Amino acid sequence: MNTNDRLEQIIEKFRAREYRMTPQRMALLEILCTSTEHLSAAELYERIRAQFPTTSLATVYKTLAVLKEMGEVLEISFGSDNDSHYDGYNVMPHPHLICVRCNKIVDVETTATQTLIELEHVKAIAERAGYKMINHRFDIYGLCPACQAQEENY
Amino acid sequence: MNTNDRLEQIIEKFRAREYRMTPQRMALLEILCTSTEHLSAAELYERIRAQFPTTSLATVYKTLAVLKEMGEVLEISFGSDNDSHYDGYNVMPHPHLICVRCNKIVDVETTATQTLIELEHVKAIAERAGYKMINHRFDIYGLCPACQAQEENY
DNA sequence: CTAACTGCAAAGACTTTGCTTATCA
DNA sequence: TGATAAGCAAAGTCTTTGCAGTTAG
Repeated sequence: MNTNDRLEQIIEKFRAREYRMTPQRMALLEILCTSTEHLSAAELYERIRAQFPTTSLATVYKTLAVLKEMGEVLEISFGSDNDSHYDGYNVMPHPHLICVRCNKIVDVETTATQTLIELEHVKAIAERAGYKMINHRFDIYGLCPACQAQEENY
Repeated sequence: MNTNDRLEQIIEKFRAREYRMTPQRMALLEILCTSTEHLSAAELYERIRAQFPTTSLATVYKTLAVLKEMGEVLEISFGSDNDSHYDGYNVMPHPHLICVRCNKIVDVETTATQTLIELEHVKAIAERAGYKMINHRFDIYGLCPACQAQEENY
């Protein structure tokens, strides 16, 4: 789905629930629908502030809570990062390599992923438990090259 | 690997690094090596207190930090739970179904998992990026049956 | 108009840090 | 016996909440 359709769809969902579409919310949606990164609340806040200097972090969190409740955004954490990151579903799900020592995160390119995880199979697993799948994540934990080198000292 | 071998291995690693093996740490290790759940720091703390009533949460966190640094425990978060959970690797990796609305988590039985994710393939992906795989996680996000029913109101 | 939203500040929840006393090796 | 760990309390982060003023519909 392209960015504009996605935006329209969400805006429509807001209307249906009689939630209001404010400029601040619009700015957040645009960032979520165009960014291919997993941004934290603070990062989203900084980007919105570029357009709306008076925006507050609390508003960002409140809007994210609404979007989560609507199932339009996914909140995830990596390693032992203290903050959550938000995924607007415009990213093709792909595995992350996460270093358990230094928390370095590397994205795995998706070419191989398609064959690795059979999407239809995953969906079927979810449905068997009565869940309606929206997204999934697949993360691999280990030691990055630098931390492996350090490990040799033991 | 069985529980005792696992324990021995970790104790040996402590010795090699000249870290000390205290009763509190031993208690934590035993819980991590025998529990098949993903326990939070608070839950670990409660279980240790059954044996050592004066133990503090800070000590639990400090020991978990040591174990993380050694790559002997995995810290993960689910949904928008505020607290981290710790996995001592005695659990066969299995997918979780997580409801994005109410955060309900269901474990997927592992029979199907083996065929779903080809472990050797995953390891190879990690190695191609220079990472040494320790563990992985695979989580499916969606709506649980109850939240789907509620969704129909819109 | 008026119910919903914003933005500030204050409160919460979990985790980390500092410091003194205790203890493993 | 000396460096490391425990336990307490205080400080830090990130996130949520309460409330007065503002605004979308």
